[in-house]
Amino acid sequence: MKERHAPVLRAQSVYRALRRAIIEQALKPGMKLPEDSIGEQLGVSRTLVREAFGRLAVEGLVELKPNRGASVAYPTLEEARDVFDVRRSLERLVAESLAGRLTAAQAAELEAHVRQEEQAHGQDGPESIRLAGEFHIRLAEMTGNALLLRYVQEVSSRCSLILAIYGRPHSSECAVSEHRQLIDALRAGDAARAADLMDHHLRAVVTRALLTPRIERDIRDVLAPYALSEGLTPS
Amino acid sequence: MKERHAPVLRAQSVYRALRRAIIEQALKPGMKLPEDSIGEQLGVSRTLVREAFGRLAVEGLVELKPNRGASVAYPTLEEARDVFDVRRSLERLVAESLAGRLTAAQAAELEAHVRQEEQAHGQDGPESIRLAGEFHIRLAEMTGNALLLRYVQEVSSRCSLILAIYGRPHSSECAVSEHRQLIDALRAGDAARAADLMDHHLRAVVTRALLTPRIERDIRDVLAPYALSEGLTPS
DNA sequence: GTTTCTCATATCGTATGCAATAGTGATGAA
DNA sequence: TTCATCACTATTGCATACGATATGAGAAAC
Repeated sequence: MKERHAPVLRAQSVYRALRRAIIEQALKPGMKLPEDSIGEQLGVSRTLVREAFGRLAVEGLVELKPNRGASVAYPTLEEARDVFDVRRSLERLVAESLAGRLTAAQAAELEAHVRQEEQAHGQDGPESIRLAGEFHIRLAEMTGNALLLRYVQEVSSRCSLILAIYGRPHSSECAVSEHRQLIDALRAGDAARAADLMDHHLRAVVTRALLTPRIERDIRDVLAPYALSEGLTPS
Repeated sequence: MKERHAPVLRAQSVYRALRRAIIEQALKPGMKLPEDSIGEQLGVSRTLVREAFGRLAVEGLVELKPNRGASVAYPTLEEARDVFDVRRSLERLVAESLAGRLTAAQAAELEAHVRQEEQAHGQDGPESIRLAGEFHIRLAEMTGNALLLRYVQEVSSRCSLILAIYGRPHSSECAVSEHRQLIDALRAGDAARAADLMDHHLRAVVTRALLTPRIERDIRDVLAPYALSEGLTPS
């Protein structure tokens, strides 16, 4: 029997590369994404880059304007609120699904994760942010619900973008203690309490982190208030 | 000022055409989707068909196997359960968001919609099914939450697929009376009751409609149990 | 007669090419 | 000087082309 290496389609690789680059803010919100320079950079043709753009657009990480190309999405504050609303709803479901159903191994893994978070808590590096996000992803994985996982991953990605734009510079978004409490509720099998903890936790993330715009996306948006104050009327 | 026809990108058109064809079951679950013949049929090149496939795959309407092409998704019963779980969670959010916030015009529109459903209730045509699905979409639209709308549309599409496979032939999936009750709760501003009504309504849809597989997708799946019962081991 | 090998065909994965569209700067008229 | 017009360029939208992979048929071997 021959070893069956999954072909690892390069289109997939391009997609993942861009996704990571956006989430890690190597590509900043609003940044233009020309097909050929990106293809050149990644060593593939525009075809594959376009394919990746399509998927990323569906997921709300890039914006795709006809004949004007792609750019890293720049969610408005309103969209941000929408995303967080949906996220709370989805993660409530995660909590309810998991309450009383965690295996010992799963509980142990989560606790190990939280300990990691505690360790990384001092340094406010990207490590801390990544870990906090991963905790939620791991929870979603444990539900065994593939669709729920996909949606949680999607809203998490978008939250990364949102926090990049509107978040406080150095707020570690997830309080480790809240994660710990959540695990306790899940072990205890208290679905209602787990769901509420998750809900409050995510609300807390918003109030802790969400603030004011910090990156300029488009000259127009930046200048609009100045124009107004001078009585100029942008077309 | 020149008349500015939106370019109506043809990729978009291909996507929508395929999507509708799948949802309306012109393309049945499990059916193979060769790029060439479909492109030919729609009058576009494979490039655009592939682009559409990518999006549809993300949304779970088609399955994409490397080097083996695309086929209309054939969700398992387990996936079906997952989809409905997520759907209930999302539509609870819809109900909560809308409770006490419906404008008079919106309420009137919903009621008009329900009246249409009542009229179509007699004939068990696709009209009745379409209307029932549309009710939920309209509700999601009214929340003003674009992400929530997208997700509800997505789970609705997948539910169409699922019901095509596992649904009873002539169960009108949504009881009109349940829609009416829901509207009442929304008008009354009773968020908790609205959410619970929605939840029960969707649970009822599942129990009313969900049944046993009716379409065979792959010889393998059909034969697997026979093989097992004979002690054969499919590779 | 069955099994395996080989080759032909169909289809996919990706790159490239061409036409079309917006942005940009230059030129000219008021 | 200011505004409108017009090429020019950059970049996209889409089609086509070519190599790669899988599937099926027929031949060869057992």
